[in-house]
Amino acid sequence: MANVHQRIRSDHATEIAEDYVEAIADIITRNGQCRANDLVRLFDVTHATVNNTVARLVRDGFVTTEPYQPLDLTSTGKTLARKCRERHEVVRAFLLALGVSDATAIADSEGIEHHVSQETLIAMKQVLDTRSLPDGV
Amino acid sequence: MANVHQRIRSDHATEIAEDYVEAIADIITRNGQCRANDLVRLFDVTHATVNNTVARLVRDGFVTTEPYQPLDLTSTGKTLARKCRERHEVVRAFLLALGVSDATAIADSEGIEHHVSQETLIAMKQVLDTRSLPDGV
DNA sequence: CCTAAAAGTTAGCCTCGGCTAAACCATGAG
DNA sequence: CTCATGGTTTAGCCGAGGCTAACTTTTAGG
Repeated sequence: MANVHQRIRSDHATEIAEDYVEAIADIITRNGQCRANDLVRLFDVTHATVNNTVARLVRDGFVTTEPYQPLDLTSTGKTLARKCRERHEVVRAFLLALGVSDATAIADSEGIEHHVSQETLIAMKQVLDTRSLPDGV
Repeated sequence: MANVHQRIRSDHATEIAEDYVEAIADIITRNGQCRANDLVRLFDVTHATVNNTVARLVRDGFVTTEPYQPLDLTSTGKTLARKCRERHEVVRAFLLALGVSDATAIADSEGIEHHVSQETLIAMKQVLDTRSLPDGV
């Protein structure tokens, strides 16, 4: 009864790590490299905040940095990014299939993705694979 | 592009407020009253933590307390509790309809509920109303 | 080649949501 | 009536994730 709540609370730090790692991977894909400033713009926080967070990511083995150089993901970081990106995609596609607007699908998936278990993810994928919900509903 | 992320971050405090308010309402319904100790047991945190959090809830106008007395919800608190409970229920029922296990539906809905917009909630309700997903899938 | 602007870093502060430890109140049993 | 016990409160600590302000490094223009 209690552990459910514990999990939710401790997950918060992980969520931000996931958001950053996912973003870094995306930006590298798009631009060839990712600089701290790109994250500043994306998340709309200050340089100092990005620095703090990136320092934690380095500490936790997801990212490598060198002074005044672009950020890089470790292989652990890349794996996490891939997992997050896929999960994020599934959730967004699922919400769209549910029939909500693009904007809502984007906004909600951003928050929901971190709380979707493997089992739920598979269930969502199944729905996406076997039928389009929107006209079926 | 940026505001999406802003929202996610500032929501964290709200999530905990919502969890507490929802829990307090549930406990009052079940036991006739809610004491700090009930929350200690439910969330598996210390008295001190419950005290801190409840102090914020009082500050924010959701709860009233008197020394050594049970907690009470303000009308704002009751309204919020009702909204949260309903949303939580819809999400859990929806996940069950998706075909995941009871345990997963309980665990995931706990995390997901805070990130479901009104639009998505309505879409979920529509699915629940118009058909049972499980055998339809 | 030098300097202004942009990018990055550092120091110091805040709140939130946790914790431990210690004190305080209330009550039921002896 | 006293006192053990359990509920409650208070004080003081921590890490995460924000901030501002001041500084340094890099880079691009003239």
